[in-house]
Amino acid sequence: MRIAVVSDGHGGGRLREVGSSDAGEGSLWRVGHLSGAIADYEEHTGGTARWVWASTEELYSALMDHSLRVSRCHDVALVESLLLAYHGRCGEPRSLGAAWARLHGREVPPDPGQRPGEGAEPQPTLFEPDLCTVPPDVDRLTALIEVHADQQRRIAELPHPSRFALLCAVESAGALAAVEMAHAGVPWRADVHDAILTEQLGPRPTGATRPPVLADLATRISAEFGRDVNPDSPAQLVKAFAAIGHPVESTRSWALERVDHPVVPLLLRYKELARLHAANGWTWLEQWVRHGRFRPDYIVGGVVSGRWATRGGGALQIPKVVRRAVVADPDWTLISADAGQLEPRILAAVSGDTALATAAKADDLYAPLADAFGGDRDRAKVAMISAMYGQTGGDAAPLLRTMRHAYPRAMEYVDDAARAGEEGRLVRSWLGRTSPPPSAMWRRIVFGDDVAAADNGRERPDGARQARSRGRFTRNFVIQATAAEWALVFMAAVRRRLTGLDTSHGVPQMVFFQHDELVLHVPQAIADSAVEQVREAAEEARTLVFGATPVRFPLDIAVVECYADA
DNA sequence: GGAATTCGCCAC
DNA sequence: AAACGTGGCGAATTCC
Repeated sequence: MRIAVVSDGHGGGRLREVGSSDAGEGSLWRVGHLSGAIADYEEHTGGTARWVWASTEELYSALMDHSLRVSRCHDVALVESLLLAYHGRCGEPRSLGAAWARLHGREVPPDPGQRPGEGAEPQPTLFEPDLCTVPPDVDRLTALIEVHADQQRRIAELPHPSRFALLCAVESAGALAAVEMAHAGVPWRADVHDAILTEQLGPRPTGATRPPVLADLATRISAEFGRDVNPDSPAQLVKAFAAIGHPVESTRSWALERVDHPVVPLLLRYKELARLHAANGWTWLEQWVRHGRFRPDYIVGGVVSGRWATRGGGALQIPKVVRRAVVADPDWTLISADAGQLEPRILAAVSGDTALATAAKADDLYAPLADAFGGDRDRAKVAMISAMYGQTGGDAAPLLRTMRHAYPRAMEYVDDAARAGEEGRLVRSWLGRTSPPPSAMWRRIVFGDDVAAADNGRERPDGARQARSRGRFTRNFVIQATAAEWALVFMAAVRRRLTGLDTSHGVPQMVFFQHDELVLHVPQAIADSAVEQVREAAEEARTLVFGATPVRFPLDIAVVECYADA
């Protein structure tokens, strides 16, 4: 059962059943309290309804404030984005209004928040922006139902409609989870975080001065150089190193490590601490942690590969040192579930390479792989990563030859993807997420004649180099994007299974999602059953995505009080 | 003086 | 040991 829903912006809204087997549409309901109506219906149907709406981020966030939870949805904007990308139109406007305009041959409005383009008037600030961009003379519910029907039709026409439908379902489920996780927040002990900062940097300075430890290091660094140097400035550092007779090509840590001079350890320490202070220092703490929770703002499908991005807060780059501040509430526990060696396992599954699939039955995939590399597990790992990322330099070449010999079909799979990229073609994940096409500039550089290529840019762009670079991108895309969708299916399965758990000690929640890792915050009393559900969810994801593959996707699961111990 | 770019490090 | 994919983000620097 699918029900299209639009909000009236004042807590109420309109709903209509769509696509029921009776043919034709159900009756229209007009409700004063949308969240109440949806909650009633969820309960009445046992969570089998799928809510069709313009944008989960917009509508579900508002509904979450009334502590509503829905099981399933169809996010028109996210699905539109997937469909556009499938047909090589990645990045075109995807809002309900844009999809409706395309359907009716009208002028397509840009997505809200997107740059309106040069010369356009800045957005008036007197009114709330119309996030769905349906023209005022068009009924939004009607537009929603039309676009949804059109999307269903477009999905049905694809070569693998059920795979793509699964992708749409889990992308939408991800959107629900992202809103719920932002609502729940990661349990965060500001006092512990502050203690870490004080321990590392010294007492918090007042005003904009450097913390004591950084200030001291900066002074000693300048003393070593024999002149005033701002260690935050790469340009000043390069000059300073040249002046003391140790020229460096850059000030990256690995380049400095090769310089034998007493200033180097000071500088490396400074860089490490300065990073902590700038990225996850007291300013971050004040800005992002409230009432014991860190609430990241996820962007579902924000990365071309289908991984999530975040808006501010750097939730996907929380450094190891500050994870000590992530602590479960009293009588609660954190469950971290990490899909180990996910990408090589994905390669084994999608390529159908029987030798690699056999290796992927092991808990440590690289252990059986090592046999092909004279028992050297490290070399096997480098070889696999080189195959998936397209590394050719260093000592990758002989390793890749061995890979081609031992796992020909797997190598063929990534090599095909790389060739497609080099030729400017699109590549797709297992469920149908599609790479963006190469830019017009890329086409000019790679396919255009030399005069045109030499035309733009002071340095002559090298067509072959650009082509190889895109080949590396598409080579990796087919793996990373499929890994991302396995993780989404897994997350959607966990999310659904959590609702079946005992809530008498409190409601278990997903609180963090990072590419191939999921963190739950659950009452200690139900930790064991939660772990069991997580394991079954991974098994469910494997079957849903790949059917009867022999490849295993083992989880590293840690039940911990503190995230740093995971 | 604000916007865009560069550099460098963090995560996976 | 270092050039191999996806990103976010902050400070310095450069552009306009």
